[in-house]
Amino acid sequence: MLLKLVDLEEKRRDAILNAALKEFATKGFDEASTNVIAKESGISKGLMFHYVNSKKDLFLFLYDYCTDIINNEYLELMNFNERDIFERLRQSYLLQLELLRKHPWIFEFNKVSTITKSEEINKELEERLKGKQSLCYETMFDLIDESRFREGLDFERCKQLIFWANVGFTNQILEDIRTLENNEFDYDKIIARIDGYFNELRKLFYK
Amino acid sequence: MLLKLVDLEEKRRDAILNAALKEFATKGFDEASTNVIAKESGISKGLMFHYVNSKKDLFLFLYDYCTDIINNEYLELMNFNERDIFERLRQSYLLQLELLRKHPWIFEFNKVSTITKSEEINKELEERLKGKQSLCYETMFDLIDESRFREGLDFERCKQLIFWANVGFTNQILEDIRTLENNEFDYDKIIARIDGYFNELRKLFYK
DNA sequence: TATCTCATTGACCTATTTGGTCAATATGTC
DNA sequence: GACATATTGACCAAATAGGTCAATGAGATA
Repeated sequence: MLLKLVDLEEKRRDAILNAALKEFATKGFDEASTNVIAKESGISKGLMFHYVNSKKDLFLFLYDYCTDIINNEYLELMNFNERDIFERLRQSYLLQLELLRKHPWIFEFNKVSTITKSEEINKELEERLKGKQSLCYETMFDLIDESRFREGLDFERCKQLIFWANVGFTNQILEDIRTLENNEFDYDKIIARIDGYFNELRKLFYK
Repeated sequence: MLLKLVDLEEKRRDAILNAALKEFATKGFDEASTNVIAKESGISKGLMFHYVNSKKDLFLFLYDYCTDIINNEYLELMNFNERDIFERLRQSYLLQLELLRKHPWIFEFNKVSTITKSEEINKELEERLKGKQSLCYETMFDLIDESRFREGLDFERCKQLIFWANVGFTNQILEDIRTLENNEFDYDKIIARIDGYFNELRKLFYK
């Protein structure tokens, strides 16, 4: 369970975690390099392996760590009773932003971490996938209030368009967050931008 | 100039080209593996190197090959006098589709191929970048007819939203094209889908 | 059938990188 | 000074990198 890692002082632990998150998220398990992770963490390779045992253990630890965080600090807190799609999405943004501040690669890792050359890891992941609740297009766009939309629109296409607008917007924010090295990004400014876009979307789609 | 490759029978040449395109596009020059390219091309490594000389030569050949194609069969044919943004985008789709049929990774390669660890290649690319016309957000959304848009909309935000819708839609099409192995995708069906979306966009944004 | 030609293979080369270890050192505490 | 813990980087075997080349296959010519 990587106790040595868990008991580590927060700053260094997060440095390792985020470096690993980034490396795995961008290259996948097989192509990811522990050398890169160690270097990015700012510690020697020896020390890193002292904390994480092996590449495989680190990866699986990260997997559990991320699903836990996403479950507890995001999915659990989402209120899907909100039927206004833009309110629901806004809520989602606020929660995600909070996570991204600490772990800029957490969602990317969550997407990529599925298929591996290592049979051992594939098996472990398959095991953990059972009963895992995941956030997808379907849940996000399920049971939304259609009556607010303008007449004459194709509802399915509209949902798709709103979804794409969101993907684009999310990527823009992510890029912003990742480029600034200093941890303090302007939370309020981002939210203002988010509200600006939702305002525009309302004008477009709602009566 | 890789004469041996150019003089090759089309089927095999395209197999090599597309395998290389895909590998470079997904991993970048440094991480791309010639072993993978050879295997994906369906020929032995020895034969592949007989055709392409070296990894570097192959990459630079591909770079020129792609810019030529994109220039001659896309940018040159675009009519930027068309002021209706949706007509302009539709035009762009039709031209791109034609290219994608032959080379499913050409645009991805074009995006990724910029930064490398090899100083030699960086220099060559920098050289070729001078005076290269490229398709970007600015040119695509420049000088479009604003008067057709509904009143009260924020024009800049609208352009951004239309752009994101396009990125999303393009990716969906790309995914479709890449998953079907048989070369014959249903051109008319895709165009019908494209027109459906542009129709929806018109309803949303135009008076 | 024997010979010449050229396409094609895969074993092989060296150099680098891989995940991972460990004896040696730095650092701090009593 | 002695002890304990944190930390390093040289080192390992195994794998993989880009690239070569002697040996083979197949087809045409005679």
